[in-house]
Order: sequence, then structure tokens, then C-alpha cells
Amino acid sequence: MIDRNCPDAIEPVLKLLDGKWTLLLLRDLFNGIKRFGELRRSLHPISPKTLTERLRLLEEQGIVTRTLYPGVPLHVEYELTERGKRLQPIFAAMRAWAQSELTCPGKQADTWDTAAAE
Amino acid sequence: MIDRNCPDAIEPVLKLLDGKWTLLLLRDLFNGIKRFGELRRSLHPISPKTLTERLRLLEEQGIVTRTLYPGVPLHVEYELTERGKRLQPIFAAMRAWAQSELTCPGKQADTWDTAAAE
DNA sequence: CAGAATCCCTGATGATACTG
DNA sequence: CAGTATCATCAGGGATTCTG
Repeated sequence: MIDRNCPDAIEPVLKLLDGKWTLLLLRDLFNGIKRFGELRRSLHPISPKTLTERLRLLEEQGIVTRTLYPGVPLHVEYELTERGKRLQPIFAAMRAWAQSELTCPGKQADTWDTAAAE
Repeated sequence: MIDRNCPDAIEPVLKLLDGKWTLLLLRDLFNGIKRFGELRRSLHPISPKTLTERLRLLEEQGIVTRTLYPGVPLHVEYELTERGKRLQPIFAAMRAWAQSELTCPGKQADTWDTAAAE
């Protein structure tokens, strides 16, 4: 039976990572500091509105930092906080599963276990 | 720069786990075989429609199995496949992060790093 | 360049009632 | 019990335009 205290409570994490672009956005940031435009291009076709929203939320959660470099044209950088970087294992686990279960380009595994793929 | 081949491709996983209830549903199944009604109560207030939809999708992906035990009243059991059970590390990583970063009931950590909590 | 402001729209989900 | 069938809903996103 579940430990309804807290140990099993992934809800907060789910809420944090919720949103169509959040995980993809974070993945990008794991590759280093990014500017707004970079993220926008990388996450294309995300809308600037959505990108801003997601970044703001992550900022509030202490997952990313926003650094403004005054001047014209504007220069803003987004970077993962230490707290944010600690999300790494989650991505690692996802990649691991993807690699072992999704047969990238070349593999033949497609034999699940209970199979019956129509 | 990112390895645009496949290694970094978490998209399929994200798609698989997408949906408001999917992760919560899977978490329940990690606690053992469940019947439709059990899941419904546990995930309350999920609607039967949504629960069915999610279960069907997971079934198609080879993540869960549906077993029908003929008779009246009906008896249907849902269980994780081996493939599904291999998603475990993802949950583990989420729980780990939640425990270390979200200060369950008693803790005081709330000091992120770049702080500046409003 | 980085957003803010608007308006719009669709798809995931909810609510409810019914059935084998 | 375990769904299916319908209809209604709404929030997350999208598209576009504008500005410091």
C-alpha cells in the first residue's frame, strides 16, 4: 500500500514540469545558458507568449534564473539554478527508457512482453 | 550542442506520459494490479471516460495489460507490463527530487541558490 | 532583442446518463 | 462492475501586433 505521507508525492513535481514545452525547454537549458531568441528558435514553433510564461513560472520555482544585460539591443540570458540542475536524473531516466525501449534508428526489439500489437 | 540524433530524444517519452492523469495512474499501478474501480477511486475525481482513454493508450504502448475475467459482475484488472515497469527510474527520480527539494512536512531548506524569492 | 498585450481556438477533460 | 456515448467546458497555447 502507498505511503500517503509524502514519499510517494510526485504531484508537486508533475505540476512543476507540466506544460507542453516545459521539459523540452529544460532540456535545452541543460545544454547551457541560453538567450530568449535561442530558446525560441530551438523550441520552434513555440510562441513568444508561451515561452515567456513557462520561463517565468520556472523562475518563480527557482529552477531557472533570468539575467538581463542592459543595452541595445537587449540581451537576456536564462540559466538553470542548482536546484534546476538537480532535475537532471529525471531526464536521464527518460532518455534511458527511450533508448532501451523505443528502438532509435536501428534496432528490432519491438517485442514488448505481453505483445499483441495489432 | 545537442545530439540531434536520438540520445537526447525524450519527446517520445513525453508523449507517452502526457496527460493530466497518466503519471498518477502509473504510480498507482506500480503498487500492484488494480481494477478499474480501484483506479477510479484512487484517482478521484477522474472521469470514467478519461480513465478509459488513458488506460487504452497505455495499453497500445505496451505499458499496461488489461485482463478481463468473465462473469457477473465484470472483473477487469490492469497491470504494468515489464516494459511499463522499466519506467520506474523516472518515478524514482521525481520522488528523489521532490524529497530533497520540496521540504515535505518538516524541513527548512527553502533556500534555493540564486534565491530572490519575491 | 525580448518581451507585453490581445484575441482566438482547439483538444483534453469533466459531467452525466446509459448498457452488457 | 466496467465501461460507452454525448455534450459542455475551459485553460493552455497559438497568431499577430506593438514597444522599450
